[in-house]
Amino acid sequence: MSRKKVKLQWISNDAARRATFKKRRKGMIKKAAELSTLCGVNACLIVYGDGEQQPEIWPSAHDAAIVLSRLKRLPEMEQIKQMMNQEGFMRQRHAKLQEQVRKQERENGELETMLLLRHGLAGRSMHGVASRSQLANLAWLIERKMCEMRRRIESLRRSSVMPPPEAVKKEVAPASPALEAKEKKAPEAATEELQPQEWLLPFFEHGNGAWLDACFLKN
Amino acid sequence: MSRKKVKLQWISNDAARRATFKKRRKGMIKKAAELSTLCGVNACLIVYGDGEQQPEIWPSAHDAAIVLSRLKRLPEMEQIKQMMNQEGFMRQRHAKLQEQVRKQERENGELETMLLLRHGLAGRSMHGVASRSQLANLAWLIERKMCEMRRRIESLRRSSVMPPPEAVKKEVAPASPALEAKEKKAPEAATEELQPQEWLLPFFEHGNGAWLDACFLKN
DNA sequence: CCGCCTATTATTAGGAC
DNA sequence: AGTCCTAATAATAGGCG
Repeated sequence: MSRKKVKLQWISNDAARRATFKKRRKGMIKKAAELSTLCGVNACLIVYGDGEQQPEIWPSAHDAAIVLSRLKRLPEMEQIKQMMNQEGFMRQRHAKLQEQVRKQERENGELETMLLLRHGLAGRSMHGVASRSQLANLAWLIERKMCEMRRRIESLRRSSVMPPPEAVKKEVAPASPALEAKEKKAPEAATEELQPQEWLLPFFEHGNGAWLDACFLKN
Repeated sequence: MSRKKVKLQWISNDAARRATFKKRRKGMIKKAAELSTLCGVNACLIVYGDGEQQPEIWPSAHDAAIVLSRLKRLPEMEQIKQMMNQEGFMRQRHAKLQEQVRKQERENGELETMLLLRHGLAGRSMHGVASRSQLANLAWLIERKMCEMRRRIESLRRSSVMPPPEAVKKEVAPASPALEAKEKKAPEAATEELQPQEWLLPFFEHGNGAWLDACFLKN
């Protein structure tokens, strides 16, 4: 600003920093007062001094409190709404993608399982009660395949194009808390459902060979 | 600043004010950022736009909330002290003005009451126990006059020149919490004392005619 | 640390488009 | 209203006492 153009970085020299701080804080407060006067706007400025416990408050602690209460009065009402507006659209889109992903997953799952059964268990009979070791092996193979698929699905999710925040306007009104909650919970639940060991194994415990045939081997 | 030195007052022209506001707010935020960077201090800036519901917040709503919470954390212990530091001088001055006002009020009160009694009750005897209706009427007249006076006093108070915030430095150290509290309470108490119905009527209930003569009719 | 000074940079008012 | 321009004012870094 003066004899030398100053670099915009922390002034390491202690005395110089303190001097600059005092000058500039004074200047800032003057600017704030001018802005407030010239344009008749409400504003407040809080500057913590270098190491000072008490900040300098403009225009006064009292007026600042008024401004701040006004800011705090609409925190949940507007700020959350704002957040919802920004994330709601994304969430909705995410839920839709999730739905597509699950659908595809089911299709792929059926196809892969079918192929796996065809290749891995060709000629072996699934009728009656199969041996536990054979079925455990099958479960592991299926699980492995599904893990691969889940990795691919996650990759697809990550690479899916998200709408930039600027493009998100207030068009999307939140319908009801219950609905929001349901939509919010959906993506997580989708992942939880896909633990193969959890839902596959029971079928191997009770002799579901006929059912497996009906489901996977019909083609 | 530029082609013309601007007067420090509300810009009446709408477009000019908005333009100035935009430029200066931008400048302020830049200054704030510079100050924060150069001196490594914590600060926040909140500026309500002209008519905007949502203020512009620097550095961000979140960071501002942090700064504000820090301000709120030491609420009664330090903030009151701070308020006292900034407003104490003004309060003191206000209390002095208040004292002058009360003194003048007493003088005016005596004078006006005397005139009222001279004009409204000329020739009627105030000795002995006057009729309740006559005294109630007198009380009402006195009350009305004092209401007028209080209005005038309020007007004087409002028009009294307050010292600008810039002139108030940290020269005034708070002496003790008790003393501060007393000085803070004084201005309000002064107004409360001036309810005529409260303190006038008792005199009409117990036959104070002689006292009234002594007080108001001696001239 | 504080105030004062001044060369220099930064901000901005007013206009033009 | 928004952008660019420019003259003019305002802010201030670095010295000095």
